[in-house]
Amino acid sequence: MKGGKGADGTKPAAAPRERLGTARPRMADVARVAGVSTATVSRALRQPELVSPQVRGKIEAAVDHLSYRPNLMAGALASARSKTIGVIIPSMINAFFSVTLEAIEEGLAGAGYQLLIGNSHYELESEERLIASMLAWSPAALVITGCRHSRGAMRALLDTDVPIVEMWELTDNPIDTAVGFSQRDIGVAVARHFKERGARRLGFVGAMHQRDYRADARRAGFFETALSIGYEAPAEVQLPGLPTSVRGAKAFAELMAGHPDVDAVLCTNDVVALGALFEARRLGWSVPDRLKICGVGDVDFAAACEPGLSTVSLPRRAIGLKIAELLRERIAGRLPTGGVHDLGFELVRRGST
Amino acid sequence: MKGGKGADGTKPAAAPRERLGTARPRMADVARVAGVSTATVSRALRQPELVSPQVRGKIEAAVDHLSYRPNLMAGALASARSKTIGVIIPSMINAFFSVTLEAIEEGLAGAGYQLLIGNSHYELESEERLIASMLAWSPAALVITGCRHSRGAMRALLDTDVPIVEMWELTDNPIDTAVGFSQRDIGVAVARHFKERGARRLGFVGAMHQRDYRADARRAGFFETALSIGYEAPAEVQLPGLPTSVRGAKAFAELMAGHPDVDAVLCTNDVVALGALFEARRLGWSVPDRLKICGVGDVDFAAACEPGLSTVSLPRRAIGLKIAELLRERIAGRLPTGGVHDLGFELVRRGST
DNA sequence: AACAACGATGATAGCGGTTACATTCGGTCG
DNA sequence: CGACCGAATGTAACCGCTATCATCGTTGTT
Repeated sequence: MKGGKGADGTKPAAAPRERLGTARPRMADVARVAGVSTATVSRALRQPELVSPQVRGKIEAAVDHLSYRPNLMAGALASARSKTIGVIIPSMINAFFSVTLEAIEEGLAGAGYQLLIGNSHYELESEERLIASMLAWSPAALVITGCRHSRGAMRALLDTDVPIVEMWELTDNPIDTAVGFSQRDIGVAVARHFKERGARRLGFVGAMHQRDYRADARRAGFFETALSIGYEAPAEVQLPGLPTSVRGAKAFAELMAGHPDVDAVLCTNDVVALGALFEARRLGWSVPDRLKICGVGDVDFAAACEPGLSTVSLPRRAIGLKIAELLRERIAGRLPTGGVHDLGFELVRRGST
Repeated sequence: MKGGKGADGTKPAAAPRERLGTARPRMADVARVAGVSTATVSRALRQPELVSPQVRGKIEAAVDHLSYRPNLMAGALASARSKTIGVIIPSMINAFFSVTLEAIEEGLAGAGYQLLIGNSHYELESEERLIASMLAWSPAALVITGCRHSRGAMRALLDTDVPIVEMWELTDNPIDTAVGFSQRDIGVAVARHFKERGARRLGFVGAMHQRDYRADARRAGFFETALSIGYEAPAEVQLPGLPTSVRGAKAFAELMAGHPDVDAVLCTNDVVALGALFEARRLGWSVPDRLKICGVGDVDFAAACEPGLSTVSLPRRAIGLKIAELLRERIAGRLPTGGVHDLGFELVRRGST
């Protein structure tokens, strides 16, 4: 069933409204109107306490009479600093990063910062390009996802004075500041949890196809721990594309068809786990009695499922808020040096395990 | 169960790596090394065909010897145009806008554009502030969500030469260019669909709390059409907060408790619908026989549900790609004028209706 | 051979602010 | 009462790059 006007119902008839086109006023205009020099206007705008109240009044009047807006680019160029923060994430669709992004924005927007956002598509080369072009804007700080970078990216990052924050991961050797949690330990925690819940044979539905090495770290933690606590190597199926529910369902079906003895499955994230949960119902595996399912992420619907989806809650929002806090401190001149901030994670048990 | 290092395991011991701090080379340095003037370097970088091959070679050598990166801010200031595109969305968490954002990025990143992203939190005043500060960067274009703006925002938008794109909605009177679909018609289409499927009494789970007037438009279309095709006014429950699955489940339960005769429910989006679907199962309403449920958005898991969730597929990605295309044309000088682009939507029937 | 046309390059004035330094001026102090 | 001081403001040199226009060989034309 089709709605709307169709694939592309351009309506050329609709004449766009008339645009004005008045030249934007410059600081010199404000200065002229207020009868002072541009230096004074500049001061009145950035350090009002240096300007006498009367003059400041005249300038303010001129500013809103002309509805003057400073050209941030000129200001940034002249002062060699801008109120821009570059953020590079591996995917804009992934709800995890979106939440972090929103938190960064919330924590910094009040201070007048703008976010310059780049999408690396999980590619290191792409990240390198983004880093280069973001640094070319001399941002107040640069936030990047992960602690693994290409050689060129490393060079650029070490060579700049811009504060760098690496997020969503930890390292002993941060470029500057790192805010995240241990991906590997998630796998460890889930393997142990399955043991506690009495599972006999573990399974894993992953998405190696992506260059998402963070997911690999989780998998590695899961496998190593499984072996070390007496399991045989978990049965495993990799998704053939992006981790969606539909593909998760399929991969899960495949896993169980090949290894019917599996009774506890870790899915690489909640979206995939949701697909598995539905598929389990469809195929008649009872959850959690015959089969336990665990996701990663604790997205909204995990709590609404029937049964509720056990999952690992990640500090998505906390990461963003922490970064904002650190950056505010940092830019204000306090806290000159970086560090590693482990925000932890939490395994949330619900009905599915 | 708690993992990771806890709430804030800062590890101050980890000494950040040594930063270099070499002053970034300027174009003048490149010129000196290559033995030419800055003008020639500038040309070699932006219009290589104007420079002789030998000189170009020397300049390229100098560029990567010094690993020179042009200062985009200076360039943008001098040329009065920047390779930046401002995008304002009402929420970063909402997967709909993220997909559009990613599509815009994909369509434009190749051409060297950066996205400056702002979050209006569904607030018109916030949008106005964002518009002002984005225009202060003289972006190559500004993309905003919706066609409704505050007076101040309107003034700013009409007063600038920056191309403006309004998205996710249509209007007869665009500021410049609009790319979207009719929100109202979605409500119309779903009401008709319920009629076709033989529903007797309609219901609606919405989220009026948000300043999301687009959702209101859908609701209005649904209610008006319901009445006009012979239904009584749909029973309705509003979510008490952000539209999540958990709240969707609760609101749905409330709706059915108050109006047990309802046999077809439109949920304001798929996340809410998913909650309703689970709750229906929990409460023992059989879907779709006794009760039909329809969402909006066609997010990934809608197809993976059991039964599959009927929903309205929105051109989330198409909007972004279309915008990128229009902007490329526009900036290249072709296509001087805007217009309204209706990308339509599609009602996808699955098992839940 | 003289001259026009052209391609390649250099000199330089901005772009719209910021900021170090100079200037002005009323008040304070020895 | 003159030197000195600090607050308030002006002057002007940038920030790093772009773009206009002038300059200077070369090649082509008649």
